[in-house]
Amino acid sequence: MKNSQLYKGSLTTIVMKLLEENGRMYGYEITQKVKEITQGELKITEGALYPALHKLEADGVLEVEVENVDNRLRKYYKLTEKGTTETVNRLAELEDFIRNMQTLVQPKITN
Amino acid sequence: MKNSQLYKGSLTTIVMKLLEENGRMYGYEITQKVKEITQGELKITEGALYPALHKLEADGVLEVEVENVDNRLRKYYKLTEKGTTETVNRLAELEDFIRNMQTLVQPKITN
DNA sequence: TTATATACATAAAAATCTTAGGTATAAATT
DNA sequence: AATTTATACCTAAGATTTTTATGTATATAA
Repeated sequence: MKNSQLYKGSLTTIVMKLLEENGRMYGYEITQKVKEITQGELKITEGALYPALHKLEADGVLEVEVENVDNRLRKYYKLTEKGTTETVNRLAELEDFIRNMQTLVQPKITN
Repeated sequence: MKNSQLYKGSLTTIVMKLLEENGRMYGYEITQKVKEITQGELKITEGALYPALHKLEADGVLEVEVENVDNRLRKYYKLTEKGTTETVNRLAELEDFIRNMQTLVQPKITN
């Protein structure tokens, strides 16, 4: 996704958080939601998203419900119980990460 | 580095920022400094760091000065002019990244 | 004397993402 | 009517980055 490589490694955390917040979402919806929230700054590519969703499903983090809407296929994903627990951990890690990065980058306070 | 995969993609940004701040550093020193700043939370592995330093040098972002201290080799790295410019961009990207991640993760404010 | 700390390095494998396609339907535009 | 855009899924080759596992060598601490 996007130009900055800082987002590498954050895709699954983003997906899990969105599902925690919204109950269930389908892939395309996730790409649109992220674009909307970040005002176009972050664009999740489908080539990254779909394999990631499949892996999370295979790992028992997500479960899928296939539906047919307007003659088009939709695969709704939601967190499993395991996934919900994992999400809590992930968000704690994200907070630590952000805190650490801010500490590393923070200009020194001059006295 | 570390367990959390969120740090993937942030290594070069961290290195560049530290060099901007400290003028010049050698590899081992960088690993220790990061450990110190993050209070042991983030450990940069040498298997990731040394290839990254070599790549930054090859890309003209860093230049190296080899010195012999206490009969041990040290390779001091510092930012080139190009590297200094790059660092400014990187730090701006990092700020955007952190801001976006916070927006994504931030619990909705209920009215 | 053995382990730990310092200081560099590489190479195979794993993980993740980009890029570049592909299929198909519905709606909007020309 | 025809073409483009939006919706909705998918994969596969290649690039990049990191992990894991080593390797070398000196100095210091236990």
